[in-house]
Amino acid sequence: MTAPRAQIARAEVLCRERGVRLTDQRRRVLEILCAAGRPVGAYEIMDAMREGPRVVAPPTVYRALEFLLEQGLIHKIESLHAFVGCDHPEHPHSSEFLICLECGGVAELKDDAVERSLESVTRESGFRPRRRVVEVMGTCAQCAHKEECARKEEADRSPGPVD
Amino acid sequence: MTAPRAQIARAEVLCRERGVRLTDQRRRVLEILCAAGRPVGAYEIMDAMREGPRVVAPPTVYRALEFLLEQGLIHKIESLHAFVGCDHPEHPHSSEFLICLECGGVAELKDDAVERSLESVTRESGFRPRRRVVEVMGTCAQCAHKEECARKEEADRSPGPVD
DNA sequence: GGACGACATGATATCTTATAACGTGCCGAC
DNA sequence: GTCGGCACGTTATAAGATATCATGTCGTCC
Repeated sequence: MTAPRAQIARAEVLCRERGVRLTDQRRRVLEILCAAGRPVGAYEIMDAMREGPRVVAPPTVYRALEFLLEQGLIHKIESLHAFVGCDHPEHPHSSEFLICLECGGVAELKDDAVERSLESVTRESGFRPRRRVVEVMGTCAQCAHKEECARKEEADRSPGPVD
Repeated sequence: MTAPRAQIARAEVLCRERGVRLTDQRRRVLEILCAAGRPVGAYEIMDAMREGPRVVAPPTVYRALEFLLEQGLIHKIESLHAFVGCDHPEHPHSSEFLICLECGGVAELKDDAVERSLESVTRESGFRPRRRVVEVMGTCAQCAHKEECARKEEADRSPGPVD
């Protein structure tokens, strides 16, 4: 993951280059997402914004999100109805996400093999792809490790038939 | 796509084999999905069920959907908040979907290359996958063809600089 | 500098999707 | 016959997203 600061700074530069405006509201939403470092729902973002100077309504948040999505500065995780800051917004792309069901963490992948195979299988069927959603739910390495340890401890305390 | 009839029949057999109950409500939901042959939202299903003998409330529909999902008889299309009948429910699986933004149609893929590459990239990072969501939005072959034709006609009527 | 237009935001209402919580009825096992 | 598990009914509400119209802000062109 990238440092939140750096992410905002890059966004500033990109927007200037592209001639689009990273307004206060939009920057605020991006900051919240980057600071969280995990998927955050639109209404949670809204709540976080209430902490700031003024109260905002859903459309405000969704408009900011729409802008950030268009600019490739954030991604939407469809299966969670939530959003995350993009790790490498420099070039437009779709990404693959690994979503941990235990800790709620999300890792953004960029894997050529996956993308190539998806590309080829879609084209084969005459399909013209525009946007890809690739989300794998499961258990991340950290949480898998923790589980492992817990199970081992359990076994040590009461040795016997396992599972 | 498989004939709706056949899909229901297979579901009957599978449920019997597995010792689970394909009740009237559940069969009805499955029928509606299979007959539609396209993604259908939960509330649309509910409306369709109102045509039948009795009125149903959202929880009823969602419970039936949950059961059918567990049994692998249907899939959820996350990016559409909608459900489709599964083309080959015999063996449990995740699938890839091609979603046409023009006609709303959905094709279910089962591509080894995509699955293998996803599998390997997730395992590499120590991630233990449980469920995959792979959805490609774009234009299907049919709609792409139609568009092509329309554009050609346009060009014929008013020949000049294109786009 | 004032009028205009484009874009961004504010505010209210509403729609869509999904689930919580609790009650009732059916049916098989013991 | 009663007990327990499962499916379904019912009501309410949470959570996510958008439509609509009003207001504000800012640069540009005259």
